Amino acid sequence: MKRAKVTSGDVARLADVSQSAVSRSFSEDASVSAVTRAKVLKAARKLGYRPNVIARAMISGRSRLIAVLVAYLDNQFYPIVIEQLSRALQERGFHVLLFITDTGNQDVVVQQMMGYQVEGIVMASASLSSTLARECAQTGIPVVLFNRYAPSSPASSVTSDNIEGGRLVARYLVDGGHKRIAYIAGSEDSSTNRDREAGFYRGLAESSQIVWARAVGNYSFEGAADATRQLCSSKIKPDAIFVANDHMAFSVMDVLRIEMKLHIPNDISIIGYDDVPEADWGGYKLTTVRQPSEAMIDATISILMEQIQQETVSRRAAILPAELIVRQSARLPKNKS
Amino acid sequence: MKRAKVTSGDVARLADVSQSAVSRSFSEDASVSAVTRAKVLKAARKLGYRPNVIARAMISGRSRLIAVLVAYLDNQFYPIVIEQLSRALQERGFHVLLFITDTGNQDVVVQQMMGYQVEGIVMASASLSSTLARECAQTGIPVVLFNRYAPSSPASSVTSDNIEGGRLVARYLVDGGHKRIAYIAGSEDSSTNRDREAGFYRGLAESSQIVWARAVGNYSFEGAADATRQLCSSKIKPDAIFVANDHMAFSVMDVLRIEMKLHIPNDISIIGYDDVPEADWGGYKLTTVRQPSEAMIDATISILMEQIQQETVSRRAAILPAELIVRQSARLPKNKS
DNA sequence: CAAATTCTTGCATACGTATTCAAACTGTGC
DNA sequence: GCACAGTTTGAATACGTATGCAAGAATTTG
Repeated sequence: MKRAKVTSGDVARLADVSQSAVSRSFSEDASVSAVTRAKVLKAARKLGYRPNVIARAMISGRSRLIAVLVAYLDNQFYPIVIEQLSRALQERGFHVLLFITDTGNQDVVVQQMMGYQVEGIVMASASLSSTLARECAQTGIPVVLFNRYAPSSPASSVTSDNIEGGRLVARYLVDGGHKRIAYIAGSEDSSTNRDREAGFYRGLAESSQIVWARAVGNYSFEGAADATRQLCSSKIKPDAIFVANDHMAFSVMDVLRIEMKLHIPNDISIIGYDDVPEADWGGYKLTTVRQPSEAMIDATISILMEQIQQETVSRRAAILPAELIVRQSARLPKNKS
Repeated sequence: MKRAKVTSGDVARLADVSQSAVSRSFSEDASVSAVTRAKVLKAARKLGYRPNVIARAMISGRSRLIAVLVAYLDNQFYPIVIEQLSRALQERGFHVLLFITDTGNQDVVVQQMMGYQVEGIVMASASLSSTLARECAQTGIPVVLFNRYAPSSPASSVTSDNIEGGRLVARYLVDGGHKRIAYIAGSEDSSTNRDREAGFYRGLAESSQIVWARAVGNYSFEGAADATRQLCSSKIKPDAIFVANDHMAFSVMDVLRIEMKLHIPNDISIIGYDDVPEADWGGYKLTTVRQPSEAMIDATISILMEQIQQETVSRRAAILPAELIVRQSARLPKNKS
């Protein structure tokens, strides 16, 4: 089977108009009479013509492409974000060009993105390389850091209020009467971890407590398991653990229940962060902090659209409210009202 | 900040060569002397030049874009596939253009894909519309149905051996001494469900059993919960359920354990299909059939690359072996060896 | 009804690259 | 020094569309 491309010229010939007329007929706000447009659209339908986005991108400089950069998809927070983001962009005539990358070859990936003339970049689970920061500043492509931020870079960011989220957790655990409260960190160089941890500590301090123990799970399933074993290696164990995200919290709960034979929440309380779908599953019923993913997507879209529209990049930071979702993995606060 | 595009012409001027020379320097197998290429690359680096993929796509007809069409990402099988697929394509210089769609507006999406001049299409969790089938046959773009197939269409397909997988489950449950074996179907019009169910029934028949009850979960979390309630509404309940995929199986287990107060696998055995990461989580330890996702990705890639290379589409169907992964959600077979 | 104004339309060009073609250059063997 | 093959190079062109421009058509205004 051979590729039979049909171009605007072909349509023009059939409709007996100029190629310009065809082009204009497919542009929303162009100067074409109703009858001409009708003729063109009819001919186009007959030939199965669709404007070539590539050619359009060439001349107009608008590729309608948004690069989404992601490191892993095994934390369920990100697939859901990608789905919602892609849906929202599609509605606006944009599309998602997906890049998976470890932090290592990020520079190469950046080059590739630029090659595709993307009109915007969303970095959803990778930290911002200095190269990218520079490049994006140079070229004027808007960049949104999703669920992370980098104060020194010109990139915009969208996050939940991680500080307040961490604080909510601290208060809840204190109110629950816990005395040996531990923390399992994500990646220590991530802004999410920094803020959640800072807010958590601040919340503890407000009740004159300090963190009883701390370990690092690096946002990975295995890392969290190791961190848990480390925290619970001695005889006297924590009576509550705040885990920096849900993905790790599941692993923590598994280790506690299976290896340590502990009962949750009677022996130990667990609180996570994100509120991914699995948190509501019967096997976990994880008390957690909900990130408002819809609001975060909306903010991302509006930042992108605005900056693409007015062809200028400026740094904006959206911080959206987080909310504690109470389920069954943490002891309820003592009646205190 | 303004967009400062640097073109091959700019590089040519700086390197004091022709634009052609620049183009050739960035093409692997082109006629350029080593010294010229060196000059060009040096100038390019200095200016931060990268070939414009859009322009290249224009002239050469190769967009290096593969459309991936997906309906939902909440079944974790798909995010993982997308990650692996994207990685593999990136290594080969291709990139994933992501399309999220319900079956409704699929035709629109197809038009959009064509507009981007994609070189291949992977349909990963949506059924093939007749429009797409026709279009793809017309234009000669290779289409791979991932984890599904449509015998009448010209599209290639990659699946696991769903029939054999279903049979493995039947045999395992029979060997486990189960007497009231039920089935919870996915979407009844999906090829995966058809095959898994057919294989399952065949397996049962081989041991002179038939399915004891059946309900439909439509591959959704809530659908599976309802199906479970339906199957277990009367006093006499099934003693085993084969659920058409893992995603539903988790929901089934939740309902059985929480609402029905049943113990798995003592009271009832559950077997799923896919072997998503959550199947190995402590809260479920789901016995399931593993789909060889790496092998399926490999097959997809090789079908695409081959057909793109030789610029011809032909229908190929890869069926890869499935394997039963024994965990703890189903009673072990009685010692029979 | 003529003049002024707004709408439509086609021509020509531009976008940034790959590629064909012929010319220029290189080196080889006689 | 010459004919030859092989290699390297630049000029020109093509890809499919959008758009500035000017001319023509249609409409409004006085």
